[in-house]
Amino acid sequence: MHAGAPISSRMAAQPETSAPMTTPERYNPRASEPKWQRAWDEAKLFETDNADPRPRYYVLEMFPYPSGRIHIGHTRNYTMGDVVARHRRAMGYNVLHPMGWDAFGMPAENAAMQNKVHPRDWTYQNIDTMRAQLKLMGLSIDWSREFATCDIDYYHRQQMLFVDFLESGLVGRRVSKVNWDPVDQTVLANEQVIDGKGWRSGAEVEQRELAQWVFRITDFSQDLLDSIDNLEEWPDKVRLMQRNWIGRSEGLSIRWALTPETAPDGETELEVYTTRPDTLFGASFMAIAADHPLARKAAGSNPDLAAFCEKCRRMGTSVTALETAEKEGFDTGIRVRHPFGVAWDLPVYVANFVLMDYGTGAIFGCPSGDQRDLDFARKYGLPVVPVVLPPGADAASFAIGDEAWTGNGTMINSSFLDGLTPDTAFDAVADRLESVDFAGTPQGKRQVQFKLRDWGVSRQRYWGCPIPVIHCDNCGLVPVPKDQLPVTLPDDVSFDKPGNPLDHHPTWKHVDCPSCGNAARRETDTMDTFVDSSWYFARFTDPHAETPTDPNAANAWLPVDQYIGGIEHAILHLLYSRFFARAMSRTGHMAVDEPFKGLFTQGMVVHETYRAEDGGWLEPGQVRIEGHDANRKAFDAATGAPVTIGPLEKMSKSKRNTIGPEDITQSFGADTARWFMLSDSPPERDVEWTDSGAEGAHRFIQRVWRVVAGAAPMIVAGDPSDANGAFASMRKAAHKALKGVGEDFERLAFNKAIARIHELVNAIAPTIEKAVDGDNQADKAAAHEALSILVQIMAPIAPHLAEECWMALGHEDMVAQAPWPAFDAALVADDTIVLPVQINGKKRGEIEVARDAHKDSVEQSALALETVQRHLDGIAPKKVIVVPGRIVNIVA
RNA sequence: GCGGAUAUGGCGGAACUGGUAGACGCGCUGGAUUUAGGUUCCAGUGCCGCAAGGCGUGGGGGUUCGACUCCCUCUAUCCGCACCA
Repeated sequence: MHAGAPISSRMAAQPETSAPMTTPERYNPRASEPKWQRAWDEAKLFETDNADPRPRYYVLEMFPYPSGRIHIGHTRNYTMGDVVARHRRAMGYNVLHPMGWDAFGMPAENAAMQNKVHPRDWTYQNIDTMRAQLKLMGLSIDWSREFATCDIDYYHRQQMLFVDFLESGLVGRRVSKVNWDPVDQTVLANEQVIDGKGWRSGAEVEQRELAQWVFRITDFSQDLLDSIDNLEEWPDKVRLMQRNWIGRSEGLSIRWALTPETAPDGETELEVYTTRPDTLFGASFMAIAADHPLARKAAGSNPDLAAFCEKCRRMGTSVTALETAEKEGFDTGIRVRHPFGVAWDLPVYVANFVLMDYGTGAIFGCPSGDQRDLDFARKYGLPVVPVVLPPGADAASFAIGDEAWTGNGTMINSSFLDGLTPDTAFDAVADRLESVDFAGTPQGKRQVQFKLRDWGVSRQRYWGCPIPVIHCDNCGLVPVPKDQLPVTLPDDVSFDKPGNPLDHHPTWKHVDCPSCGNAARRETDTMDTFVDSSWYFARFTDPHAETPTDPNAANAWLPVDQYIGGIEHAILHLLYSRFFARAMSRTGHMAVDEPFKGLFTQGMVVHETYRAEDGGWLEPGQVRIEGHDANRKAFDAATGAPVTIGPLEKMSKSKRNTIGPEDITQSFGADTARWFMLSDSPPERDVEWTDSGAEGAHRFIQRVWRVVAGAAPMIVAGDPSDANGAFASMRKAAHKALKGVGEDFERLAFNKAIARIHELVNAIAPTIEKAVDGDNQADKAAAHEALSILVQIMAPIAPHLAEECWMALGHEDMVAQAPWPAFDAALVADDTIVLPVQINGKKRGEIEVARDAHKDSVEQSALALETVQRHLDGIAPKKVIVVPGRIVNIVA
């Protein structure tokens, strides 16, 4: 990447004469950008006053994890928010646009182990580096509200929330499974389990059951689901993903009798949950989870089964691992009786795809109606009885091949259900089983089930928010009284020993019980880092409050008007935040149930990857590229050795394909980076960072400066209303762009705004030159007006350049303080429109007609076209379709 | 495996509610200016064809006067799956 030619700093000083346009010096971002950033700071333009009475607008981007260095992948997201913030500010809103750090988490502990750095030092150093990098971008952020979630001030308030939640019954204890590394003696995250082995030790991972803290998010399942309907400013795909995640289903729980001779001692029944009771007559086996009580009991007397269950457990705790593994089962030898007295008894298998966490941990398998069950049945030679006949199929010959039939149809082979639809069969089965007495209670029960599980927040790690609870042998679980908070993390910890440093710290966990005064132990689990990010948006509304929030401030600002972040957070982070808003409302910290009114999920910045012959990754700066397109070749810039150009990937430290903001600001400037990242690709899509694209953006920045600075000394503000001809057209172009760009910003269509600004500059540049060369005051006023509009609509994207241009045009104050101009409705409307004329759906010509022209006259002018006459060749058209204001189509 | 998305020139993409496919930018080609080069300016640029014209939005099928847009189906790529953040 090369910089523009060396540049001397340019400031005002232009000739005062009405000479032809001179060529101004190049715009120098290295001088201008720091200058304007200082000016904004000194004027405190972006510090938000909670007492400001104007209408409020809260724009927030998902805060970053301080991993080390910011790359422009991060900054695209912040630039989008910044454009919104600057635009809303110009529109007269009191804008809140804060920034902070999602600062707890595993990487800090990994760094501690690898590099012998304290997680706290590593984290705060990274924050300092990244803050400095971010500031280069000229973002309009209220830095006075900055915090990191690892600040004691922040996690102190998080502990207050935890205690409140605990006392309100929103927190529970539950035994759940964790990945246990027997060599490192530690709990592993799913990402630390690779092919069932610990990432560091390589040991086979075991499952362990631990008593864990959970937030009772499932208490809100129905509300979280129903309220999605009201999140109208969220992308539909995210709403759909949340609905699917919550996973409400209506089904039937059915208790099956075990045949006494096969049942383990004391067991008489197996309860399953099904959403397809209509397929009951197609059932050919039962499948239970390896951890199902029945499986455990059966395994007790069957070593082979016990080994199979153990194998299932070693797959780890992640659903992905369970469900992508090949379907396997093991016959327990247990048999069940069909509730409707079908002649055969069904086998009970332990299956590796049945989850203990969902429903009852047991299913009945109907191979003809479920692909997974069919695969399983084929593998173990179980019967496949079709029970739903697809529409149009022949009952006598219909058979299931390799594909199950999950669709609608008519019930067959199903006794009293035959001839019904699956829907009515569902009710028939449910009604009948609800009335059958089975050991004193109905054998079947209609049930609503959610896939959503309670949120386990316990982590056996150091670098997180300590859970403020004390275990006392006398009193049980005792929350730390609020006046004894915060429970701070000890500094003197070592990461040399395996396990949780809080647990093996010599003194930290030993405390007296706040209730009875006897010796007791602190909880050594810390909270999931998702907790930290589930309420930071509320803390920003008053980041220095003694309590977690000032409810007045939180209620005034929330919900966030526009939240911007990656699609990868579409489910968990957003769902947890929605839960927190409800929990905080219930505990009096605010009165807003939905945290985010508008949501936008932006794409990532991707870059090519480069690999040396030895397989090592190279940074873009270390690579020299030759040739174009298919002939592009890469070489190691230092050695000249050939380098393989790899696919586009999300910028990441590990692939070394990152571009830092300083790489750009030192050459092209922040405005170029901001401009480029919002050009071309729609914001929800990924954008590829390319040097040529950045150069193109930079050329445009320089072009605007040339046009504005070249004309500025020769034009002044005035009354442009008498401008004629090209000058009047220029005014129309400017006002249309003003209207369009404003709308684009509100829809976050930054790429379209940029295209529109390009079009405006292309359209007006020659006319500006004419106005400068001429001596008509109205024309010069029109030029001044057009350029001022251009600068203002660019300002949210390229704020530094805009300030420089604004000053050149002779405006007082800064463009960052200027109100958004109103467009002139009369200049935006056109009297005539161009209508395309099609013949048989193919465009053959166009006609210009009055905007409100009558259908008949439009039809006549279309038929009069020479091309139309030629195509019709004297034959009358079959039909003429005139869509007013849109199109004419002639069917020949 | 389940859930969600995406696919348009050489490249990134535009096309609002079914109505001119390729806006805008990159790249490329030619020309002008200046220079040692870059810069800047003008013109051209979906494909085939001298032209008339024909063909074109991942593949196949359908609905419609008209389909990038709606329906069915197939393929490829990406995101999430509860302890990565």
